[in-house]
Amino acid sequence: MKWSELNDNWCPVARTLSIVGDRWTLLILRDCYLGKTKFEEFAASGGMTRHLLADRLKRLVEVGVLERRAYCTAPKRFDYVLTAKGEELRPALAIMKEWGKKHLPVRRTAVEG
Amino acid sequence: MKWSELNDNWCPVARTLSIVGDRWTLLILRDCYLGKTKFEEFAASGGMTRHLLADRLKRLVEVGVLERRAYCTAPKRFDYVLTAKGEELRPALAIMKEWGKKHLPVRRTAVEG
DNA sequence: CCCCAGCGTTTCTTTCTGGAACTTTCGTTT
DNA sequence: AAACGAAAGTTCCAGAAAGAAACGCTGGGG
Repeated sequence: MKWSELNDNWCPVARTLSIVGDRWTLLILRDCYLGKTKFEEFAASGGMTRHLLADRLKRLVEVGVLERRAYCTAPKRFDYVLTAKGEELRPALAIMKEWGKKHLPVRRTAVEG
Repeated sequence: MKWSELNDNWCPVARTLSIVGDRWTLLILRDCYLGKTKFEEFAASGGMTRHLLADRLKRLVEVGVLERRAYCTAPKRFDYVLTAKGEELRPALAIMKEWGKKHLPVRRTAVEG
């Protein structure tokens, strides 16, 4: 089986991963949950290259996890907002957040308190 | 930021994804939750190549999500079982499973009763 | 007109992935 | 005893994807 065929896999987990299972998509969703909507906001988030960001956003819009809205017509500007479908993945990210906090403390001797 | 630096990211989601955020790792975990333990079982699961499987298993053991046990000494055989740490990611997969079932129906008129 | 901000696209190089054969270690068959 | 087969990886190479950074386009301001 190739990755590109996962979307027809018998397993619903595999089908979900065919959308969000790559290296950057869940990180984009995290930014969405944090309230980011604009291309430059995602780009500034220190994540992937603009190239990949554009690609992933397009894909997320295609599958209906995000919606691309024109928030400004004069200088055609778009932002990306979560759909209901996209919101439903939030709990999965929340679990990963708790898991990371619990099991993966930052190694750099941080000055947390 | 490069992918390899995510493990020190300020965001716990990013740190979690530095481990499970690649194309195949969550699929391996799914197999674990389904009760698979042996290399050949994972390999037969129609997932990645043996090359990647070996790599991902090694990584999951390194970070303590799986444990590599010798289940047979004579012809040195190993299997991989979930640790408590690994079990704690199960809910995230469960959410993805429900999400996939709800939003990504299989297109081939499947008979999964 | 030139510069700036916002939103991508293009180009080039490096790294990763996919597929299959190969290795190693025993246990079994002939 | 040599061949065979299973389990668990490793190695090799071509092709796909990712990374870096500059370029393109649109409209506003000075």
